[in-house]
Amino acid sequence: MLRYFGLLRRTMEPFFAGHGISVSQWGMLRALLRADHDGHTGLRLMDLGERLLVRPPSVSGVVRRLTAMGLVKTVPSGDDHRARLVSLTAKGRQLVERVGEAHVQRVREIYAALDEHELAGLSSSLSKLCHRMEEISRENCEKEQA
Amino acid sequence: MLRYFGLLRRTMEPFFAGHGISVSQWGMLRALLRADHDGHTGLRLMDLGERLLVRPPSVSGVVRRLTAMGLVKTVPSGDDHRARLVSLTAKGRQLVERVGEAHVQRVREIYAALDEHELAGLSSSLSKLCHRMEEISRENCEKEQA
DNA sequence: GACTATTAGTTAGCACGCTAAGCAGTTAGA
DNA sequence: TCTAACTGCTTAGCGTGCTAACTAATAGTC
Repeated sequence: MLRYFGLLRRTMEPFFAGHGISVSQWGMLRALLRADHDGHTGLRLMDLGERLLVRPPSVSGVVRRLTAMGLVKTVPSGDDHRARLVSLTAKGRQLVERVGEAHVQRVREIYAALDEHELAGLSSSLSKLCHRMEEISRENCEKEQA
Repeated sequence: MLRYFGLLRRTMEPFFAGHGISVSQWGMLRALLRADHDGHTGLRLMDLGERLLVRPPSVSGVVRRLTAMGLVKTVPSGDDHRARLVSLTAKGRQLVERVGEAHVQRVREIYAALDEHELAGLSSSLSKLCHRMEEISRENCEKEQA
């Protein structure tokens, strides 16, 4: 079971590396593209962290590297002087759209191993497991507080 | 889909942290316990790497930390003067057996979210996907060589 | 026997995740 | 109003993964 875990990483990483980015960087770029499509002018680091299920320091690091690559820019938020809004640069948008197409194709290629019924079952099972794990995490949090 | 990925980590890590070890360390201890049951006197770092799907430098690091914790010991291999054989100390064996019981229970707790049929489907689907990903990795390797 | 190739492992250096601790800026309560 | 609590983010430091480059031992080849 855990084998799937490692294999997925080892399949994805070289793919994104071919485009010059890492899996985490891809995740962030995609989140920013979506936010843009939803009409947001930018996302705060906290928002990014929530969407990517990642803690603030990790977000900072990825943003810093993407900024250095010129794929992303940050501007101070007008509302809250603590916050910074992250958004795609033209270069970043171009890259994420290009990689996105290849990625969709790659995902299709992998999931071609399953028929529709299996795919539906997998999706349902994973979502149930996610749900269960969230419950357990919550229980443990409460225990710790007690 | 990828959500499952992160959630699994975030559920497992605190669990093992409660026993003072990390997920990788657990993986290595378990591999060593299994090897012991199979009658091996110890595993070379390369063997461990293959079983855990991890590259040599990462193995070295985990072994170093486990050694520092007194859970594992290494002796030079008689056959090959380059190699080192890793095995559990008494303390390590005791810990892995204790954690193992709790771990089995925890896994059961999570997979209780699925019925038998779903579980079988999940297992089959994941193994098909693993197979597919291995194929793709192999194809890419061959492409690179060309 | 000597010369190369392969193999086991290490070290250096990076990306990415985390926690803990600290700094601003913001909000809320006395 | 003024202090206290919270929030957004950064820094420091660690564990784990990787690649690349290196050492040392083994194996193969002439």
